[in-house]
Amino acid sequence: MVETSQREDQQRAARARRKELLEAADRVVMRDGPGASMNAIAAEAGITKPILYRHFGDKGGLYRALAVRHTDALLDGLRAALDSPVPRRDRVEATLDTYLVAIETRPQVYRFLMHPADEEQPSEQGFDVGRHSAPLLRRLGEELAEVIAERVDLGPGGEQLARAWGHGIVGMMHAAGDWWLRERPFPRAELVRHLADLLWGRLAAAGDRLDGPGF
Amino acid sequence: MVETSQREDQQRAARARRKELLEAADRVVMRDGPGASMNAIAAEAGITKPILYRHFGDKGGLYRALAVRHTDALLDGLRAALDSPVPRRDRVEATLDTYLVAIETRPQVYRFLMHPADEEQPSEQGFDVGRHSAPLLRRLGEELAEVIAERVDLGPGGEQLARAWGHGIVGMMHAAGDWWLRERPFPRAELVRHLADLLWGRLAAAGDRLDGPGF
DNA sequence: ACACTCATGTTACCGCTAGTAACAAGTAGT
DNA sequence: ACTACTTGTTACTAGCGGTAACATGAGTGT
Repeated sequence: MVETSQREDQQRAARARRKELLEAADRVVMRDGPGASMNAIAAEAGITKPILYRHFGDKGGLYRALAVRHTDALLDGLRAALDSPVPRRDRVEATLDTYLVAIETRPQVYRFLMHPADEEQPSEQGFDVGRHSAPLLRRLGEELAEVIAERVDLGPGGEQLARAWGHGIVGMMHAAGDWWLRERPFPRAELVRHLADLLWGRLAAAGDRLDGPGF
Repeated sequence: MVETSQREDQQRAARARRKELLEAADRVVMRDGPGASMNAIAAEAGITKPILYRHFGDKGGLYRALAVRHTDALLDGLRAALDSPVPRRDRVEATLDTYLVAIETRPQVYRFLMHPADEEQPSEQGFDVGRHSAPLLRRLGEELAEVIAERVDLGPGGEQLARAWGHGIVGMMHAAGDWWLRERPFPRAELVRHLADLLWGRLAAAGDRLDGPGF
């Protein structure tokens, strides 16, 4: 008979319970979307709300715990792609593909991680106002795609390519700007130059480090 | 005495009223953040809730109308930068700069447009769980920045440059993936190739169209 | 055997939100 | 005067996140 302290047993049990609760929450969120209520999650787990709050503090805590799980899983895959022993260009493609496969095969997880505030079911309520108010980033992407398509010669199939680039470039600007705005690590002009450099192909032009396996 | 139909007067008045309401809503949202309540907005406008609902349908409608205003303003500036008669590289930089100036000088507008669901005031409530669960995109950006910094020789100041690139590339992948996932205009492999091409400097390598002013 | 501790679970509530129904009042047209 | 319409109100609903107070049951010290 093994002597296990009561404390250890309890902590183990608590961790197991927490895992069960997270799995129930996951089921509900994947079924009902990110707007799922704490009541619904508690019901799915077969318990009531205060228990959820004891385990996770508040809704944000539960959602963070959920997000960490999925994010860790995705990051593992990406790290593997980033470390695969192939030429640099192939590695870039492998990483992009890993990400895209992930969002393609589990779009609900993707929606939860990326757009945790969206709610669906407009339930046939057509509003006249703001119908054309697609979120800013989409509009920007489409506008830029148009400009690119009309001014740059991209060869056959160039329109779709321009759209991919338009959205991609806007996303780059957005994400880099968001990071820069929070941390302000250097003046604005420097970020402008860095991003323009990136678009201008410095990634391809940069040399490998001598000590690394090469990016 | 000019004969104006009552209908026209009323519509004009309704439009003016709507504009006033939008301005009041704007003040509240810029002051209290995107989580501002309809009650607060109505109070700021000196009226009560049902009037807001008659004008905008629901909260989403009001917020869409607000977003359209700001988005249009930003888009005008960007279009001007995109059309300025300077070399292509300078135009890219001007456009990036215009966007960054906008988010730098009016971060509250930016927050409203980009993160309309965030709420602040954590009010000193420290949660143990998930403290390290920075949203997925930030984690990805930081991870990629690390990989780039450690494997690519970027010269002096390379670490900050790597971070800008890391976040930028992740944002590109995210935005392009988001668009592609909604529209599925071509197979995944094609998007992978397009994005890798973009990172590989095809934007700089592409020739100008013969009929346009050059991108 | 008994009290103590402590985690697990409940019911019943609070304050707040988005959204709505019902009603009052002013104003123009007939 | 009667109708039609807009503007405004008060008073309500249902549901949300979150919490206080209480019940219960298992292991531990005396």
